Amino acid sequence: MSDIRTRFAPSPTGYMHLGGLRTALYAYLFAKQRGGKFILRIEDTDQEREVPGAVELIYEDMHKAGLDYDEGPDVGGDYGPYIQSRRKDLYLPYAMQLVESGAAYPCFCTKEELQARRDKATAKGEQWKYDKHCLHIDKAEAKRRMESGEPYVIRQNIPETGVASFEDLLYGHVETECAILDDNVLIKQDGLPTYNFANVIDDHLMKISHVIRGTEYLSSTPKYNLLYEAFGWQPPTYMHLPVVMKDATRKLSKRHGDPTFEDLLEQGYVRDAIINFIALLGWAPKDDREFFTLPELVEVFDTDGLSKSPAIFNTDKLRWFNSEYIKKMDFEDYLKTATPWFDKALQGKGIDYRRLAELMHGRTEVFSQVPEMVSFLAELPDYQIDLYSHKKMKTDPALSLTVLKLALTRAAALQDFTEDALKESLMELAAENEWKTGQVMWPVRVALSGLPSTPGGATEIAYLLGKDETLQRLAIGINFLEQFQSMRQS
RNA sequence: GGCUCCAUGGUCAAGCGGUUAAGACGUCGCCCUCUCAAGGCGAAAUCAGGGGUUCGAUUCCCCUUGGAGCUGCCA
Repeated sequence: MSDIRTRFAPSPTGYMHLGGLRTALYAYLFAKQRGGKFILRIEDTDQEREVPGAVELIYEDMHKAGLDYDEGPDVGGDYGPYIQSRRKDLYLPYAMQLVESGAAYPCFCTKEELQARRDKATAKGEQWKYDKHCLHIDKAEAKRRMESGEPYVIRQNIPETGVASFEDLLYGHVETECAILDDNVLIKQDGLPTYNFANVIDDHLMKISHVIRGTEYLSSTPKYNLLYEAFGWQPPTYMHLPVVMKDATRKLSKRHGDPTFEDLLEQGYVRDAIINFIALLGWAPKDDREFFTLPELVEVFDTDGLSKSPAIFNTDKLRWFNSEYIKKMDFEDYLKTATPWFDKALQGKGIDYRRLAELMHGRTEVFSQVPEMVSFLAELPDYQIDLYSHKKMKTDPALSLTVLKLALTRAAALQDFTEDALKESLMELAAENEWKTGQVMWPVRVALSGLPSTPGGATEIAYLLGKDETLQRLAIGINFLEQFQSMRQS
């Protein structure tokens, strides 16, 4: 067993973001590929943002995504608890250790005072940064005030000179002047740590070897390394991942109505297609291959295929992946998955789902579009006369009327109302009158569906509709065309 | 504003000093076809701009421009 340990550390604030899912996926792949462990840790130190039920949702989404973790709140492990709020008492002693060594200090400034100073600075167009005001309080005095119960926070004491830096697996050397770094709060007034502190403590305690997370932490990571140094700990290897964008300037966010992993699943995207697509959003394999299952990704994933620039979440490509995955689905699976979607439009209509599924299998991009595609079977949509005119099929309303009348007679005469029998009969009709196949099939299909395109041709639709409904719709078509003709004459 | 990072077609991207600058999605055209898809074939479309370095820059360096992230007692 290798010592590689990666983690995914989401905050329980709602559904799984696609960007988060991708980060989790890469962290998972990285660990699994090297025989390491993948850990789930819940970062809920901000009680105000906590959304009820969100923690369970994370477990569920990870499970649905197939990203099984070796350690986590619900599966246990040797380094628990894996929920930060359950570890709350463990952070303060570490912070005090830093206070002792001078790498941190208590601060008694209130939020209001801070805000006032911040506002004043911004009003003057100045850059706000905490002025280390409380660093200069006498140590004994500070201790007395802390013990007296006066509210305080603990701040990181960042050196005023020098540089802080780290090596990123993707971005290389990143460094910042300490002089421009702010003295972050490590322990909040409520006694809970901030992310800035908790992530360092927990990653160390949980023996995380590789911290894989979004670029939003890239610029604060030098500060974290200062903390590792102050503790005398070995920092982990970092790898930051670019953001997933909605378009060139906006990142994907739930607030703007962009879909979450959960949403995509509900819309009828299949899990493997989503994972496959997400994997390729910011990473490319060495060759041209683009279909990968999760285990295959574990095999071939490599960090130098990673991209440094943000990628736009492109739904077209996802749809394509999805349709490919659907086509590859076993037919019985397809039928089973499609059935509830068929029901939405056709419940109780007595349609042969099996035959419908055969017709739809290769035409389904996303399951949510299925009801709309088949609803014409339940009810004939209103349509315009020009549907009967089709240049390529060489048809027009007049010819359509003739064809429909003859087709109705033939259909009515069929004892055995099968696709083959109907097709044979209609082809015969075309041949007898020296019409092209399309000149017969087009008007029939239009009369039966009222649509410019359908999943299946005229005879297939006729079969699904059944003899009675077929004859009825043919009659409606004839009636419609006759009315049109008499209107034109008058 | 400051700091950090990024920059190849519409999108995802390969490329890692010398290439006709891959491939995929999407778009368009043709074929196939009882419609539409699917499938087959083909096409259009990219190195942000300017300086260097070099015999030679998409590739290395700098600047500009554009974009992103951070700048919270949020993560």
